[in-house]
Amino acid sequence: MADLRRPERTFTIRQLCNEFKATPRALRFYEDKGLLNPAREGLNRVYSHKDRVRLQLILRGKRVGLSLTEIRELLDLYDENDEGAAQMARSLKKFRERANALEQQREDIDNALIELREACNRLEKRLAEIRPDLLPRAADYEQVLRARLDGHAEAMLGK
Amino acid sequence: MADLRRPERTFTIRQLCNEFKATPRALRFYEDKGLLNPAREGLNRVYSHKDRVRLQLILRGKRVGLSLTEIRELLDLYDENDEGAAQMARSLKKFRERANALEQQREDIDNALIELREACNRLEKRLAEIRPDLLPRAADYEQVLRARLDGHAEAMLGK
DNA sequence: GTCAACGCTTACGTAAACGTCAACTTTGCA
DNA sequence: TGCAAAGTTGACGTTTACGTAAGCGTTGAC
Repeated sequence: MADLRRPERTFTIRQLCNEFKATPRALRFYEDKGLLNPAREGLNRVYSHKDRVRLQLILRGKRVGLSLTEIRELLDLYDENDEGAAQMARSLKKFRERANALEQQREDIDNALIELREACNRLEKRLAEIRPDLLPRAADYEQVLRARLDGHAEAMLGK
Repeated sequence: MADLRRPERTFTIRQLCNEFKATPRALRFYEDKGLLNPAREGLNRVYSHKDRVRLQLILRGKRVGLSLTEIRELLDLYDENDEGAAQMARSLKKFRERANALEQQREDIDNALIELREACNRLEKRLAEIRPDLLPRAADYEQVLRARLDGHAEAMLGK
């Protein structure tokens, strides 16, 4: 039995899907878009170790909000040149741009949150005057809290 | 000449567009989707004072990231009942939900930013070792900064 | 008289990232 | 051998919020 980590090891589409929680359709889609290029064994796709790495990069790119097109451009850079330096510089640039965009998004979200909280306050105030019984209270929030079983429930409660 | 603020005052589609920086297409679209219902004078749309308020609410909803469908539901609530209390409660609930969603999004963004910064650091480190001349430096950022002529350039620079 | 500005309706186009069939082939195994 | 599981290739559907004509009517200015 070969070492699972030996570079010669290959993967089926579903193995990668299970490992990275993707769907076959997605992998084929990435291939369609030129982000992946697995070998074939007859018709079947055979993913190499390098393909697996590429997939990881794709998913990482997605997590930080790059479009598939952008990801493809980055991947292409790594391929074209024989081990990158200029490419790394370009990746770095791209990443910094994305970071800036994300910071902008955060600002937008913060503004929206401010507006929302103002609206909430106004509504709460008027409801308290007119129909205090209708005010959604802590009990209503337990659902929300239970829905996210992770650790920041306390943080949400304000300490 | 009538007082511009008199409630009887009406607006043409372009007046509202100019005031709120929307396009006629957008207002017609909102109408199509049941968010607006301006009167007609022949074929032409005539927006009342109330329509203007509705439009304001629509745009506010959009700013905080509600979908047109959600906005419509909220607007409908205000219409159905004879001046709301239950509706206010429901709006409040919706707003709070949206606030929670936005906070979640902020977290996602923060995570992406962490991942991005790690990647940037790795790249910078390796580039510094291998080809320090390719390291994008402050000069490259002036473009970015110039691209946003507003006031937080200093904030971006770190104080 | 005629051109520009504004308005109207109808309807197709767009972008992103797949989901969801349909219809087939291949492979393993009991 | 006979069926189910997993693979394949198209190709159309989905969602959101409009953009972008195309083709036509109305009104005011020159």
